[in-house]
Amino acid sequence: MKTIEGLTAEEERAAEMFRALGNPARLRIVAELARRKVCQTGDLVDVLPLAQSTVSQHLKVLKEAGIVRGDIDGEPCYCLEPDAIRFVMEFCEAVGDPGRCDPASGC
Amino acid sequence: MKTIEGLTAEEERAAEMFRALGNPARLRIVAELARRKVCQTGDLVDVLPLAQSTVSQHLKVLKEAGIVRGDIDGEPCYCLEPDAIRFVMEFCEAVGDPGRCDPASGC
DNA sequence: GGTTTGCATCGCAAAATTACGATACAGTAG
DNA sequence: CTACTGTATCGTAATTTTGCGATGCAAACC
Repeated sequence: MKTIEGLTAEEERAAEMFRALGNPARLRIVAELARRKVCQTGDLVDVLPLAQSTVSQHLKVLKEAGIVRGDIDGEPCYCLEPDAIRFVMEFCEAVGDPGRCDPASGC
Repeated sequence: MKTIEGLTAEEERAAEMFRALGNPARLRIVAELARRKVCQTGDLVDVLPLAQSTVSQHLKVLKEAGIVRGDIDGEPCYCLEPDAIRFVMEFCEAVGDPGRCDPASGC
């Protein structure tokens, strides 16, 4: 993928998070974590029709994107990163209300 | 990509939109459309370091994901689909407040 | 000690994405 | 009619993602 210059740091972070969420298996993991608050890899493997290694990799992607937090208190258990969803929502809000604070539009 | 059964329709739609937004070039397009409200393909080609055919393809992806609306009044011009961002935000809200109405958590 | 359990990582094959130039195609200008 | 302009689409190469089995690795258990 070609690098796009001129992206703000927020846009870059948002793109990474969107990409992580843009996979059905990973979105399912996030939904499951939202319901259960906390769970181990094995719980997710039970729910998903995927091999254990694949689920583990998806968790890694989610962790790297800052969407999921792993290894709480040394235990290999996962939960949602609370800031993550908030960041996405705030980003969407900023985009969804374009020009709300744009001087050119009279703010 | 393996199909994940058991995804709700909303989750499936959200995943498609997230995937579309999870590309720096496309996110840049969305940001640009948010600023300009409306623009033609050529305007976006000028802004992005990509070939015209590539930009056109990205626009197609965004259109298919329901994020962008094209060809207004027969004119080849694009604008954001207003419902799209709202849908993403509502989805995030539902996930981000997990168990807010979960009996187990005392609601 | 050895064994089992739960998870991460490695290595690889298949599939999908990304980007590009070439080309098609409609509308406008000459 | 011809030429040009702006986009979309096609075909293709390079890259990335996805998914799996095999393997590594640490902790718990015998």
